Amino acid sequence: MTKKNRSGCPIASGLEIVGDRWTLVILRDMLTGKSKYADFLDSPEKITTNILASRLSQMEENGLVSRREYQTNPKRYSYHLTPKGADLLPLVQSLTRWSNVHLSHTWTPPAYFMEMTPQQAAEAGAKPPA
Amino acid sequence: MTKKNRSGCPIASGLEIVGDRWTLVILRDMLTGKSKYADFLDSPEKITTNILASRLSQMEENGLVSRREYQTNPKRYSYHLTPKGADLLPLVQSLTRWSNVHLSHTWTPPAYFMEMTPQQAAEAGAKPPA
DNA sequence: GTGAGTCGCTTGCAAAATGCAAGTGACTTC
DNA sequence: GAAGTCACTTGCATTTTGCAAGCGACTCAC
Repeated sequence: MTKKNRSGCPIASGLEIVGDRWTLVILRDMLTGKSKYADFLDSPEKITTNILASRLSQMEENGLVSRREYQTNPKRYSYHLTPKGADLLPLVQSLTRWSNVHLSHTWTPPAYFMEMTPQQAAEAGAKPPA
Repeated sequence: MTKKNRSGCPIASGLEIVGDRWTLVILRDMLTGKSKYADFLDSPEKITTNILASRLSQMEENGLVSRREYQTNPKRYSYHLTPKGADLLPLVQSLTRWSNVHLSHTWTPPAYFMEMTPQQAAEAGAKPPA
């Protein structure tokens, strides 16, 4: 996330938002229904707390997620995909398909995940935490 | 490219290969017919020489590109997409589509680019430099 | 009602990646 | 033979990442 707007190229510009090691794995978690801080920490990739916090705030800045206070006292927030964030689903599905073909030892996700539409993902993301 | 294989998740694993700011822009250039070192340096994003060199060798390690000596004395190499690399085309197209919808000031690529297939890309990548 | 535990972060610091500029070797061209 | 070009490499400053510990605001057990 260093130098911004190197060019008007959609690939270079898009990578400024999703071109790092963590953003899309958090997005994956949201696509599969996770919404709270502890949920994201639980994932097998073991993201550290500082990176998670900084990625979540960047994602919010970039309009991919919205934060909702789901309890006061103490204040707790849950994170949900915006339509802009949910629209990254096809990208995530492309990456998944590529990895499943070309990288050994990657697990294939459930069919519902590969067949989901961004609309469905946005609706799931808009739901209050279970 | 720090810690490898955080999990068997296809998304996390795929990001270890393409989850950085430069790999996909070099790939984009190859998809549009570039193959030589100087060609890549020419792109509007102005990648620096050290990063380009390190990305190209990583991409070779990861099997996305192959290097071909196109002249001896002095030895010069051109870089070409392998089928594995060309198969990233749908991912690049997804990212392009997303950026065009959600990021202002991104230019839309020519139609042929969005309609290309990985097979066509691999053939173009396999061609000797023009 | 106090001491341990949980949750969602923040802080400090070391290690790695990135960016910039300059340099280098093997030529080609004037 | 001096000046360029091409494909890198090297050195060093800056930025990002990763790890571990800390911290405030609670809840819950006893």
